[in-house]
Amino acid sequence: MSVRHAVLALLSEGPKYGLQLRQEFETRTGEVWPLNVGQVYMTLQRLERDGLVESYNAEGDGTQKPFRITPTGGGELGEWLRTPPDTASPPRDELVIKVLAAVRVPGVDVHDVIQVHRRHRVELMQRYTRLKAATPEHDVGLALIVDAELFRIEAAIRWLDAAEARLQQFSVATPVRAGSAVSSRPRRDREVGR
Amino acid sequence: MSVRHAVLALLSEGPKYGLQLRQEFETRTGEVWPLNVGQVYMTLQRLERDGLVESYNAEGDGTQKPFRITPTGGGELGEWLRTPPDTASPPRDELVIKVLAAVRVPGVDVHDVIQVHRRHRVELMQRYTRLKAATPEHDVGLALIVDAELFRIEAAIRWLDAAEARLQQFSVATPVRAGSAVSSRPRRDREVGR
DNA sequence: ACAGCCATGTAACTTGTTACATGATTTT
DNA sequence: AAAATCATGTAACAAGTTACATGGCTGT
Repeated sequence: MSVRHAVLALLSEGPKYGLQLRQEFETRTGEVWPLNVGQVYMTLQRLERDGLVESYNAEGDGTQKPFRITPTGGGELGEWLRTPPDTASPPRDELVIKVLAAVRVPGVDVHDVIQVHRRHRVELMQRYTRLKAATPEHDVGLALIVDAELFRIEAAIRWLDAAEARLQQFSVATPVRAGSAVSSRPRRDREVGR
Repeated sequence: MSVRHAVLALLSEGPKYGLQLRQEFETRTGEVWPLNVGQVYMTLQRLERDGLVESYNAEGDGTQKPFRITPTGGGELGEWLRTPPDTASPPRDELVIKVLAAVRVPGVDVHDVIQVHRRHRVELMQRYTRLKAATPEHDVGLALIVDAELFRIEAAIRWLDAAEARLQQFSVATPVRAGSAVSSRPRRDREVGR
């Protein structure tokens, strides 16, 4: 629901039309997050269907079809801004799944997999560090995005290291695990309590 | 594509049927990542359609319909494990988009928005810290997932702090920004170079 | 006239998600 | 016999993504 609300946010500053929305989005996100034009039109359709946005009769604007945000849309936007992500079930992290899978898939060395990903992240981090150095002072938007990427990548690297340590420690304790031993483990009723 | 490949990984250990796959997935991810059964069946259909998996005639298994991985599927899996995420365009981070949006949406205080999310993440972190303490030594899978969540949440908090600092610093330099000033900013041709 | 851009839009597809329907087997 | 559980499956939808089609306007 990111694009949907990003479009809504852009429209809260004033009426805009499709291509303009895409341009502004990409200008602000420094082309790190490209956005297909088609998706903007899809999003606008859905927003209009849901009454969060409306198109009005263009006066003089030849081919452009401007949209404006509705009061309902403004409400939605304000709520969305302060709504933290659904705490019940965090998104499945692909990197984590890969490592967990690598532990069990026969013929695959977890250590290898971890190191491959680690190397990649380190490279990525260097790229973004360079990009950060090249970001002009006044471009707060790009700076924030680059910061976010850097923090995320760093967290991934640290997790990979922690995972390796944990797995090494574990493999020492239990050198060889039987193939399907886990399926008999009783199903815990564990949850993230509040 | 997480579920798809997770199912493939589970099948690489040996043939399994639908419900079993769901059970094993949830057992291993400690119920932090619940998985709807229906999705398993959808995923199996799609995997079979793509030739990565096949169902074979059950001998004696009454209602169960086991699937096994094909050589093609094994290849796919091995590749996937070592494939880092698409470096060209990282996923749009919802939290980042919210903060960026909050900067410009009229009538919304960025500081407020940042603090709301910060508080939420701190709470979340406490929950997971508690969960971590309660995780038994031998459950490496759950431990890894909890670690990953903790690192991710910590990164988010640190980013929020960095964002606040950056925005404060910026707002001192340029107290009030004109509404649609940005749209006239020239489009940069910046990219994350290799 | 025609090439190229501006601008809008549609079609087809993927993954993910939920709610519901349907039998078969086991338990009470 | 009724209830619960096991097991499979379908329908409907949301969101995102890409490729393509269409039309108007501008400059050469």
